[in-house]
Amino acid sequence: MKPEAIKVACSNCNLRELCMPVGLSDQELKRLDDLVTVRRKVKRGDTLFTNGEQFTSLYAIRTGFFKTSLATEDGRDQVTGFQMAGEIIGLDGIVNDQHSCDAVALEDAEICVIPFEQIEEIAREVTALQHHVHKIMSREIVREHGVMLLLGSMRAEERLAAFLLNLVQRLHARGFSKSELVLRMTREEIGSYLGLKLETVSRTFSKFADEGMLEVKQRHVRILNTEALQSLVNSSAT
Amino acid sequence: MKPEAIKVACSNCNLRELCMPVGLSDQELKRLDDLVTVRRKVKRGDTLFTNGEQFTSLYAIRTGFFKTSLATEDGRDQVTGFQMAGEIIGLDGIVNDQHSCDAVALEDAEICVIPFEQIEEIAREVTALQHHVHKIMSREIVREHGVMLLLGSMRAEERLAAFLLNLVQRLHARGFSKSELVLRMTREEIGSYLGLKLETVSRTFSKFADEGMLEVKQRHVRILNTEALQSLVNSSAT
DNA sequence: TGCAAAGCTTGATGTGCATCAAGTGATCTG
DNA sequence: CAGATCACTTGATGCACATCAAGCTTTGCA
Repeated sequence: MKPEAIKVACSNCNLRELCMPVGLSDQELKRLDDLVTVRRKVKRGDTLFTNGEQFTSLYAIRTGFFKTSLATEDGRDQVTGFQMAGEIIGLDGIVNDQHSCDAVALEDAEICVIPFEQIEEIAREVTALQHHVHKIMSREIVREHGVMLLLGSMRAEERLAAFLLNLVQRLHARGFSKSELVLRMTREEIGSYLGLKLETVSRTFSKFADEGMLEVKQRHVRILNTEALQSLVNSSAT
Repeated sequence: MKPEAIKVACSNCNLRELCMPVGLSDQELKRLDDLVTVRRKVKRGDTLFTNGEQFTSLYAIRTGFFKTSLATEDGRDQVTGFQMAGEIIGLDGIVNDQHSCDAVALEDAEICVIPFEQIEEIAREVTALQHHVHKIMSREIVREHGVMLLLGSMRAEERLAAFLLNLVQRLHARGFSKSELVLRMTREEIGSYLGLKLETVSRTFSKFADEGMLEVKQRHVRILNTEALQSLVNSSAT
C-alpha cells in the first residue's frame, strides 16, 4: 500500500488540536487538508532527518517518540529534546534550508510530512495558521530557555526532577497517567539531555527511589511524591 | 521632540540588511516602512520588557547592547542571550502573548518598535518578510541548540573560548575588529550565560592571558591567538 | 573630589559529579 | 534458546569547578 493510499486529512485527525490551530471555519479546514498529503512510518532507531540534510518539510508526530540531537565532529553529542505525539519537529531547518540536528525515532513512529512551502502559502491566506506557526516556534524558543536554565543553574537532582515532571505533564496532556510513565530513552540519552553522565542519572534515580519519591524498574517509573519532586525543582538556588 | 518626530523608515536604515529581508521591490519596501513607526531609547540598566509583561511588539536593536535573562521565584537567574545591533528580540512573547524573560540594556540603546500584528499583516502580503520572520525564529532555535551543547558538554575553558569567538565574530560582521572587543557585560553575567561562577570566568580569563591567547584589561579583550581558542572549542570531548 | 559601592582578581578549601571499574540483568539475533 | 550485546547499577577514586575569603581597582554619586 502506497502512503498516498491512506486517507490523510487534518480535518479528521484526533491530534489536530495538538498540532494545528483550532476554531477554523469549514473552508479553512479544507485548506488545511491540503497541507498534509503524506504520512510516513519511521522504525525505532531510524532517523527522520539528519544534520546537513536538505530541509523541505516540518513533521508532525502522530504516534511514537523522537529525540533530536546535535553531534559535532569532535565527538560531542547533545540531545536537544524529546518529542511525542502532537509535537512538531524540523523547525531548525528553516534558517539555512538544511537541518542542523538529527531526529531519531526512539520507538516505532508515524509522522505527517508537511511541506514548508505549502505551510507558508496557506499561512498567507489562513491567519490562524500563520499565527499558529509563529506560536509553535516561539514555544520552542521558550522551551529552550527553560533547558538553558536547567543546564546552567541546577544540580543533578533538580535536573532529573524537572525532567520527569515535564515528561509526565506532557504525557498527562495526552491522556496518560499523571504518575506513571515508561521512559523511551536510555539513561545515557537522559544524561546527554540533562548534561549529566549516565551513572549520575542512574544514581539519582536510585536516590529518589530510596527516599520514596519514585518507584523505578528499569524504564518503568512511578512517581510517588510529585510535590517532593516539585519542591526540589524550585528550591535552594544560590 | 516626540519619538514620532524622528524620521523612521526601514528603507533608508543602514542596518536594514541585518534585520530585514533583502531584495525587495520598491513597492514592498514601502510596505515595510509601515512596520516601524516608533523608535525608543533605552538607557543602560533599563529594561525593554520584563517577564509577564504583555507582548505586543518585537524590537530591532539599532544601537546598543542587551541581555535577556530568566529569573525564577527561588532566586535562580539565567542569562539566555546577549544581543547587539541588527538583532531582533522579543520572540519569546509570541506563544503566550506575554514576555517570558527580561530584556535589559547593557549600554544606552536605541531600538525600533515593530508591532507584531503589523508584522503578521504585512507578512501575508510580502512573502519575503514572511519567510524572513520564519528564518529569524529558526535561527534563534538553532542558536539555543548551540548553547545547550555548550552548557551540556563543554568545560569552563571551552565555554569561554566559544563565547568569545562568537562575540567577536558577530562584532566583525558589523564592521568591528576581528580580534579586539569591549565586553559590555560583567563577569557575573558572562558566568550566568555560560553556567559558571564569576570567579571561574575571571580565572579562565587570567589563564588565557597567561598562555598568551588573550590580552585582558578589565572589559577590554584582545584576542592574540584565534586558532588556539578555536581548537579549544572543538577538542577533547568525552 | 572623595568615599562608597560595584566589579574584578587571586588564594585556600570543599564538594558534586565524572571517571574508572566490575558485575548483573535485559534484550536481541541467528 | 543460547550466547552476545546492550543497558543499568553500584562502588572507589579523582578532579573541575564552587564556595569562602580577602584585597585591589574602577566607577558612580553626593
